[in-house]
Amino acid sequence: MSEPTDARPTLEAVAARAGVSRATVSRVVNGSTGVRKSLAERVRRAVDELGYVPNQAARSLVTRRHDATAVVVAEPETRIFTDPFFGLQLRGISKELAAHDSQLVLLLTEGPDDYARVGRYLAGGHVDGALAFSLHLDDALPGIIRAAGLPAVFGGRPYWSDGGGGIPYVDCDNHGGARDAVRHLVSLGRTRIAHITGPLDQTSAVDRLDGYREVLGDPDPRLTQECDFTQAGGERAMRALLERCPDLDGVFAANDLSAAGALRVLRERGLRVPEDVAVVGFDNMLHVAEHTDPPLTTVRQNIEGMGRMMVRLLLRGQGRGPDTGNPDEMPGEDDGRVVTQTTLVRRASA
Amino acid sequence: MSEPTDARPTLEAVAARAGVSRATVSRVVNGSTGVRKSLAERVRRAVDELGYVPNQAARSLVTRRHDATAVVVAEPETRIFTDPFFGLQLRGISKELAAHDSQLVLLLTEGPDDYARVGRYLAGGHVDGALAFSLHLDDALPGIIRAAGLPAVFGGRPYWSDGGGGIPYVDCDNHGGARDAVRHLVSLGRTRIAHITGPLDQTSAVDRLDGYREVLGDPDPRLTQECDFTQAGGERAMRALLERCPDLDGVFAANDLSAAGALRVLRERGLRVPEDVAVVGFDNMLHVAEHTDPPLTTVRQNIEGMGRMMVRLLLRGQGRGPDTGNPDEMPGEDDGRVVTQTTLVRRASA
DNA sequence: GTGAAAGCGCTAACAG
DNA sequence: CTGTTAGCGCTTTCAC
Repeated sequence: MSEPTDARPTLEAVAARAGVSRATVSRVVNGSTGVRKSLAERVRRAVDELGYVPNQAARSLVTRRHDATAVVVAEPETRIFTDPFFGLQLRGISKELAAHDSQLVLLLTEGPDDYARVGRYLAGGHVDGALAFSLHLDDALPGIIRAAGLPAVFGGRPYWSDGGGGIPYVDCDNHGGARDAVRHLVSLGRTRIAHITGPLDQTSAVDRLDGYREVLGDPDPRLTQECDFTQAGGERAMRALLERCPDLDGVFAANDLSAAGALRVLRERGLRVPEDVAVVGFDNMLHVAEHTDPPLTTVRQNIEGMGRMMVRLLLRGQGRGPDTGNPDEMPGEDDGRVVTQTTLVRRASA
Repeated sequence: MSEPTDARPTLEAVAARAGVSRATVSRVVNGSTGVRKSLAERVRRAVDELGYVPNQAARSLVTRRHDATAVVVAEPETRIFTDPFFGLQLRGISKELAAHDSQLVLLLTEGPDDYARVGRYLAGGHVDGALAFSLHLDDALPGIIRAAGLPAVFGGRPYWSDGGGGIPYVDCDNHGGARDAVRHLVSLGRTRIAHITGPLDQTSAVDRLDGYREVLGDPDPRLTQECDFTQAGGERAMRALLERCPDLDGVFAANDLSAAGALRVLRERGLRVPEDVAVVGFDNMLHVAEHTDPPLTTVRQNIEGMGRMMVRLLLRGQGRGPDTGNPDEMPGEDDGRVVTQTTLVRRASA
């Protein structure tokens, strides 16, 4: 409690107090071996007494490390905090970063204007790497990140990754999950199965649509309605579908939020779920799927786990592999692309 | 596209290319006046050609500025991304920071373990100031922030602020809003009005409870049920209240989420809203209040605006007042404490 | 093992 | 107006 007025103590001050050189203090602070025990102890005490905390700017200047990782969200902020998906993924990321002592720096963008600022930040040497989510077609972000010269990992397969240059990403098996969902509806004897899609400028939505089509062969196009992953959108889509195809008896919605919207409209119209119309969602967002009426059958993906994997992939790219002696590979991995499994979770809606 | 392999160009390189000194380049880059136009132009061209971006670590080392602001959220991450309240506030913060070219650095904490890391980060000289939310009684965060020697602003009145040392904060008029809500129920002729509270270790919840009590004088204590601001909690609370007081005819819930839970239980029990039981919430979370059945009468607060004010207050504390020539004061302000107005929004539930 | 010295890339006096 | 100079606080060879 006897800190000098305001100025933070420097290495110099600690060194003076401990009666050693700056170099020695630095060694102790950075956990280097090869310092006599007694000295190390003296230094540590001085550090405590002075309340010394290393100045990161000075440290980064020489080490070129920042112990911080940027997470760039190229999504209107409203959606980030409205769709629990982001929260869960971010949570996984946050935990894994914490475990590696890297600070999470969340960069919110709400439009191209913000990209310049983000670009400056990324290129300005604040972070060791970047994670980015839910990119849309033609998104400028990958270019910006590349220009910043940072290692990066994407959440969700980017559009160009097939052609493009080996950008690592983590995604779930959207195609397979959708297939399972639709097959389940088929196994229930449904024959007029509609699909409420996500925004088709994202690969996750496209892949789910593909899975739907694969099972059904060449479904009536009027049974497919594009939507935007929101509940309100799901309501609109369901209304449109019922208008066009009053005889439908099954719905596969591309995420739980839009499925919840669909359920709502179905009930509003007096249609029973699952008797009249069976509904399956995607994501297994617990707060949604368990509380809809009836509870939602859906496809689970390990969202938090995907977040963690993004971090591991990124750190590996920085040469900071897992601390454990594990083999340097993760399940579902293929050359920097990690695709995780999905499983169908049966509840009452189908 | 002709960047040297990997190493980022430095001021030195730009200076060499432009045939001037580092100082001059620095002046141009930092928008200083007093550089001959022709030279400035040469420098700018060199900057572009080399793709130069200033190294922030080096800059911070001397300026002691970081152009970044930490937002510390001392709340289980799940709630941040589940309760739209945070999202909105963060959005206001994000926009206002962007307008002042300060980067938002979001620090998530999920327990005391994380506090040490956050403390190190804050004290490590990464940010110019800190914003913190929804502190609970005896939270260690304020101490940590103070120890880091950073200017800070809190969202929501902290517990100790009355006694404590002039910590600026932004809050809405919880007491007045609650009063209006309950008065409205009274004006509807309700006589057995229950209250579902928030977590009583937060001042917002306490103030709303006080407002409720003020209007009702000395209400039957069995009509008050403590809750946690979640929908599931609201359901539980409503069940408990109905158990104890089947004759209740009005409910004031401390936030919209718990009101939504209450509505759900009411409907489940076959009670009509508002005929049998009138319900009022708090927050005016549009995604909730407009979509409940029936739509929720509630108390609006300008959440996004509060976020913005937190930033303004903080920047002012850093001597970076508003760029405009406005008088340096904001509405509802009293010595660093800003309390914003609330208004009742009538919908169908009461 | 420990200390002395040389920068990391930038800004901010201070001269000119 | 522009260049020279001196550090910001830290890590890191390199001698001792």
